Amino acid sequence: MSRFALVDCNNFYVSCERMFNPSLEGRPVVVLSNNDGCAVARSNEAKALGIGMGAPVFTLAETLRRHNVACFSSNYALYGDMSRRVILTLGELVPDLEVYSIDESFLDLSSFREKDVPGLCGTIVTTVKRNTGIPVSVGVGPTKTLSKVAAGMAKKHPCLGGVCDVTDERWRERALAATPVGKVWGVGRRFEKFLKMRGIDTALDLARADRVMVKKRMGINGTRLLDELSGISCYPLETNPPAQKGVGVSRTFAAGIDDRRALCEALSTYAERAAEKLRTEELRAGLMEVSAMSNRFQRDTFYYNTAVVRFPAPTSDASEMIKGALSAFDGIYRENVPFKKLGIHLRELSPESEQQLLLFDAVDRDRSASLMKALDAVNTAMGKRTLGYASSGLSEPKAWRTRFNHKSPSYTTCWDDILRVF
DNA sequence: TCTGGGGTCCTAGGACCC
DNA sequence: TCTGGGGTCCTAGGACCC
Repeated sequence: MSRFALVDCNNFYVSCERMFNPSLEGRPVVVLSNNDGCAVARSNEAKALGIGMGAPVFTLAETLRRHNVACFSSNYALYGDMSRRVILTLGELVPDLEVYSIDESFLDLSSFREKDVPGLCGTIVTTVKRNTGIPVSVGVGPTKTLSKVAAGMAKKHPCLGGVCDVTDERWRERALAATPVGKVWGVGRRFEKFLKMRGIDTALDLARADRVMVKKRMGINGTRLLDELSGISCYPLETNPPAQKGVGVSRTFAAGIDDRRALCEALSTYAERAAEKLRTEELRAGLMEVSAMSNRFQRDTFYYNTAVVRFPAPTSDASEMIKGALSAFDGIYRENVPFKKLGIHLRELSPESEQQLLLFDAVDRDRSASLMKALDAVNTAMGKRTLGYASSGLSEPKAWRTRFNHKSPSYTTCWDDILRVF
């Protein structure tokens, strides 16, 4: 029988902040989204105050002040590096690993003897904590979905020591009965509402629900979900993740912007960034979609539009991307609309190695490739945006700049920010 | 005043073809 | 008077994940 483990970092972003700032232990801590807009990670103390996932900061002002909650802007450099360290540690402990997200990895434990599993899981918890400072929960079960349920149990009940195994039928039933249906992997807000209306409140109810009804409303993933909850594995471990399908860069502005020049600067910056992402993945894009919207919370005046550009040949050249983005934006820009968010999405990605040559190409591909190589080399060696395009704006400060008013130092990725011990 | 970003997959419906 | 069926491809929208 298959056996999976899910290793889930506890309150990951908060744990990263605490690792370099131990005075945060025991204090309520939240980490905010871009623009310091929403709470996207909360310490247990913050959760206990009723601060919900994704809660807008302006609705929390009173709670944050009254309970002296520590707030941090997202520090992606720090979290990305800490995630890498956790994954490295896991890789030393188990052979088969699927990195599922920045703070979760699935492990295939099928090759381990049953009696060795508890010891291994305990070792994972202590080793990751010792090597990285990050506390993790480990859930074990015969399917990925059940290992997620188990990890939820491990997190909720500290008495379990961070590990919960639901391989055994009786434990599985208890865990499923204690898991609200909305917490099940694959059940989002809509499906939760639908299921609850039919009296399906827990994961156990769902496991026993009518298959036809679930198939009809939730599609093929619904029946897979029922199988997974019953111990029939539908999702194997993906050790070699499939190629990425798209690349996106989008940002919300702190306030609405109608100045065309500023908007073009922002869009140009996103195009540069998107092209850079492509190049690090050694990919090229055949198509770009530019999107622009006003404040989506003002429904009566809401404006949203997209425009698509097809490149003559797949490309990752920044200047081609910028030109494409700005010309597409021409078609969707509206005067006097306060734009709140612009974005660029690249699709139809293909590996650099599979490049098709055009018979009549307006772009000198060799020249472009060496220019991008030089650009990336400078920015890697000397810091992001040391070298960039004038169309992305030269003057500071920029009205469209994302707000990060509470950012901690990049302790592990920036020499100037390295922790000093006196 | 203030409410993120980056992804994936599935499905239904229309266009088109034979 | 009377007007099929099946397959493929594409896209938009909706659902989900962290």
